[in-house]
Amino acid sequence: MDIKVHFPDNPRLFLKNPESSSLGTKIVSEGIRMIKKHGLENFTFKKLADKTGSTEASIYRYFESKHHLLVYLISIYWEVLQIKILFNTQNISEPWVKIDKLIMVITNVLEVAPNIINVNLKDLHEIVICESSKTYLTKKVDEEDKEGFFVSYKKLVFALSEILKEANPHYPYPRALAVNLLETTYEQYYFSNHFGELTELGSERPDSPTVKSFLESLIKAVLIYKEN
Amino acid sequence: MDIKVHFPDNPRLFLKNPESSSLGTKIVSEGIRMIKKHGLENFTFKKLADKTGSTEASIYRYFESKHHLLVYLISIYWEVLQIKILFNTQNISEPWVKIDKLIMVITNVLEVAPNIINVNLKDLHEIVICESSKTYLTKKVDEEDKEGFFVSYKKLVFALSEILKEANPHYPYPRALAVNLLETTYEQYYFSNHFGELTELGSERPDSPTVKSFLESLIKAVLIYKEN
DNA sequence: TTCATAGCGATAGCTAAACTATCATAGCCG
DNA sequence: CGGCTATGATAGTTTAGCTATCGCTATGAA
Repeated sequence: MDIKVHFPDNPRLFLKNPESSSLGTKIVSEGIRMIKKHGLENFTFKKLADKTGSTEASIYRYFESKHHLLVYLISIYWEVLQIKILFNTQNISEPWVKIDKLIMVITNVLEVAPNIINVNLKDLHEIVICESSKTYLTKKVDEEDKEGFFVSYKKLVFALSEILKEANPHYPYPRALAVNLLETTYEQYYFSNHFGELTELGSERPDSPTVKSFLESLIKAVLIYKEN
Repeated sequence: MDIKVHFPDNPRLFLKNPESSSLGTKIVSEGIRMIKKHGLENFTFKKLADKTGSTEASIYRYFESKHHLLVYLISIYWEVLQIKILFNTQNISEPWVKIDKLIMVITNVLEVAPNIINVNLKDLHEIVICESSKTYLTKKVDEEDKEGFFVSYKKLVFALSEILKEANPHYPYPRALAVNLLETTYEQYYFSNHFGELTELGSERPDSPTVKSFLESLIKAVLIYKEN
């Protein structure tokens, strides 16, 4: 099944809606390519303008700054993830099966249905691993939060925590756990790519345990566990 | 008990050892104050020079860039944390008591012995919460890793994972869990400060559960849990 | 057909960050 | 006294980040 992602339409995230024109779409798709390739720090609107055959001034008509663009792109990812989770957990009544599906989706976004046709999800996934926390690790978080910069992320966390709650309505920290689940996933991928000695998980040897197995055991343990 | 932290002495982290002169010490202490106050992005060597009554050129004699300074400062924190953990867990034979102590230290660095007299640990702690992941979320990670930029962090993770292993030698992911324990701590503090809706933990209401209780239940559940 | 407008390229220019380089000087050490 | 170390003073470069103005072109409504 192929679908298009619903791009975030919070008008605070952009000056002109990138979906409204061909340059806008190019900014988004080339932006994803370039941030993935060069990293956020080495990425500039000047370079993006050159790649899109456009000018700095034109890019600035869409996004106030590269930080705004980053938040926009990362939000797309959270929207995708939410769609995929919903799609794969709907109509499942058994909470533990739901959780398995949930973890399956989080650790296999690229393979899992529905297929997203209007975004390069592979590159976007890499960006999320390396840059997503930079969206909120800023002096302006609170201000930007009020403008709704993080609604996509929040919706996702709420959805996750609801699923966790179904498995154990008495677990006292479902939201904290949901955040932990999400963040740990990307952290572990990053560590397995760059600090192999600091995690058992990952890509080094083909027989090594996976992030998925780590998350499954973590979530199950935590939700089943009863204090004394 | 009062002690001095052993500053990281990896000569790749600095051009001239900041412990070797009065300006060096000022750079470190004022650097901590200013990064905490303004955030890494708004912090510049120019401002630091003004505050220390010095010049940009003089600062550059100690640190190649503000990124190098950040890595240096964060490393100090990891050294402190390791000292405090060692201090509070030594001579304890019961693994679960050790883990309680461990979590107690991580969530109470500021109150726990020994007292560190040569560093403003409170400010440094805030910096770790907001900026520590930026030390490694860079395109140059692998290169910097080879230069030993992250040895303090790695030593700490290894020490943590050893303690976790004592409680359950068969748990398959002690290092992944150690990383998770550390990172989740700062994440949850950050979220409780800025995204109150996304965590049950924290400072809002006085009766709300603490990061400490969350971590305790998490670690215990995970280490006690047996699959099927 | 015409005319308004949206979209965008072209150009220019400004401020500040991030460095680098050179020289002079003050103070301490032998 | 002579030399070395630490640092201040000064100056200059490059690039990121951002703003402003102008004019062309395609599109679509009147």
